Amino acid sequence: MAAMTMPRRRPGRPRRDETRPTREVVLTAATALFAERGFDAVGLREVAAAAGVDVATVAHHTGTKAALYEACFARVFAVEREVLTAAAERARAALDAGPDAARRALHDLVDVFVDFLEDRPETTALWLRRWLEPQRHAELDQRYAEPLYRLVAELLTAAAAAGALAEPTPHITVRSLVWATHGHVVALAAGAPNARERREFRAFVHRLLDGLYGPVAS
Amino acid sequence: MAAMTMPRRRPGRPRRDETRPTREVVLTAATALFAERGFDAVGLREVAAAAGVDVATVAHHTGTKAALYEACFARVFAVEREVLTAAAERARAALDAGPDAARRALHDLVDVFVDFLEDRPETTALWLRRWLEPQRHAELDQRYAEPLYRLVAELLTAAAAAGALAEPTPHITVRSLVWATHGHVVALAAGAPNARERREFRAFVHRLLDGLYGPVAS
DNA sequence: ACCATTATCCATCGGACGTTGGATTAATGG
DNA sequence: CCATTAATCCAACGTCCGATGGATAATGGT
Repeated sequence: MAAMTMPRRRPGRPRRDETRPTREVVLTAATALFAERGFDAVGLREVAAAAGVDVATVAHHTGTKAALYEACFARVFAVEREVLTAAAERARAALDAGPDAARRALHDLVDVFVDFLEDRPETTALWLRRWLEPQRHAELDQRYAEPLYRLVAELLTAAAAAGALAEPTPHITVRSLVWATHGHVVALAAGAPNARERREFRAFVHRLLDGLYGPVAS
Repeated sequence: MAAMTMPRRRPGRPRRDETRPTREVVLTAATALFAERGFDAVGLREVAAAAGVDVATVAHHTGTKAALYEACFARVFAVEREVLTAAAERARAALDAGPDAARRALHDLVDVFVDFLEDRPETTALWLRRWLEPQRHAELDQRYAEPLYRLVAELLTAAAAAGALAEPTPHITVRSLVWATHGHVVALAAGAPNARERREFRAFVHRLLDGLYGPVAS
């Protein structure tokens, strides 16, 4: 377990506006490990070794193991929210420009989502593992996933009202699409030939949308 | 942790043809726990308590914890293989009856798969957790999942040769469909309103197949 | 210069884990 | 009726885990 090459924080009183680099190193290492092997299979000493610090330092920065886990979610969610809300706002703005433009905007939103997950397999693994633990850490769903789900749900409702959707209850199909995308990313991370798989999955998603919402003029 | 109500095996030399009821009780309890919380989060003492036996009895019947894990897969796979191979053989037999009958048979195969997973959420959870551990217990994939994948892949190749498929490379879409189905089952197990979700997902699958392989005359 | 504050590591605690040796019980085969 | 054999449990071992108390070092504020 090679220590991560990073400017190690030395002991001493920190500057007030410091961004706590050690905490960042710890969170980066912990996110990678939690995504790779899950909550239970990762030990705090392992995280500490990957970050190049002592286990007590991990505790000092993030508290309990559960708090460390949540901090990892909070960090990846910050990026996720930014990317998806921007795309959703773009799509909402396109709703007034007619059904065709609205459908095209929905296509773009899905593409942004697939791009995001393909570029960050860790995020996918993190969420999938979380969803397989319905009981434990369920508050993470409410805090981080639900707002985005609500955002997309409201967007689709508005799109249906604007006549851009043929599907009356898109909720279930959207969730299925999310799962299919996560599965696609997991398969990519498992070592599939990337270029071909990526192209084919993109075609799959587009054909799926065409079938559900009607074809989009390209 | 209430002990499972079952005819407890008493000590003593067993009859030769006995089906080892204690082993069945242990495997049932272990399968439920592994499906619910995963390999690492389940302790052998927990399995033993759920089965109403001592931890040493668990070891006596299944050996190490990894062997117990594999035994759970072997048991659920026995049912899975039987159901899916039967449906696949039916579909293969329909290939000679023309493209329409072949497509209808593929619809039936997918329905059988969705039915199977909806009736056995444990199987879904077991496999999803396994797929999220690419490194550990990878031999379970080769031993139990790969044969079924190969079966379906050969069936689809034959269907494409028979002109029943419009999709030239159905491999990726089938895997996406598998993931979407597993996600659907996970959502059901998490407490969604069952009847409506089941109906809508079935409609989603059928529309997806229609879009990929051309509509099937019903 | 001095003190308060923060970061870091060392050592250790209690507990849970998987595994194993051995004693006990009871059904079978001769 | 007895020796054999399987099934079960008890107790324990060594290891790893998450968490914590305390010592030390270094910085910022005064």
